[in-house]
Amino acid sequence: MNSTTFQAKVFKALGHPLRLQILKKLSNGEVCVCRLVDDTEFSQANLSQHLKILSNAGLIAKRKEGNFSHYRLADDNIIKLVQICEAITTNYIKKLGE
Amino acid sequence: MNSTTFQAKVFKALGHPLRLQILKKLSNGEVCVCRLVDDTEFSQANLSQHLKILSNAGLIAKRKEGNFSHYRLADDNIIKLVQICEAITTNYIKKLGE
DNA sequence: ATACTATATAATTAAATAATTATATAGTAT
DNA sequence: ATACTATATAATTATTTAATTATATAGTAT
Repeated sequence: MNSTTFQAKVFKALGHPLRLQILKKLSNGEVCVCRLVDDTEFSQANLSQHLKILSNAGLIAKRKEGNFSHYRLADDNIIKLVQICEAITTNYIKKLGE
Repeated sequence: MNSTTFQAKVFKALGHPLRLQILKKLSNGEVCVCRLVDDTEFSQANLSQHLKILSNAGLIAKRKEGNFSHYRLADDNIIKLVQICEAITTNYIKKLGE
């Protein structure tokens, strides 16, 4: 897999509303899966699969403690990525209005 | 469409090797579709469809001149996005090696 | 041990995306 | 006008992704 393909995989992992929502929730630090299950409208199984996708893309890391799993962002740059995307979409909406 | 969904759409548009390749080619300024057709291994029709996807996500803008179409990045932040993604993937690969 | 809890995985089905092929459009050249 | 060129669109088929449902795993509690 060349580097562009790998980067595309990262973006693809980011390209789903639930996964982006998860990353935003992790932006202030580690979160337990149990909280994600409560806070999102998605089923436990579905959530778990999305966590796997984020994990495979190298975006999150897991820490297991007894029965509970805690995920955190794997890299500080991920927040920047989301912030820049926010800027782009804000700009785009602004331009549409002009 | 809420803002997270819109952002996910942007990331989804970035999440394909050909589309990412196109954006990188546009990073130094406007490029003619005719050059993209020559420079990539993808068919003209396929390329055109991917340009449409990037355009719908607000990532590129078109300028038509006679028979030719020229595309450019719609926002300077897009390059930053790609650069940060590069940093993330580099980090990830480095961590795997440790 | 059994029962329970949290999370992960597997199997299935539904929906979305991608590539190919064919065709349309809109401009240029003769 | 016809022929040609560049790009876009539409239709089809193949492939991938997503959600649901059911089940497995691995830990905790009794």
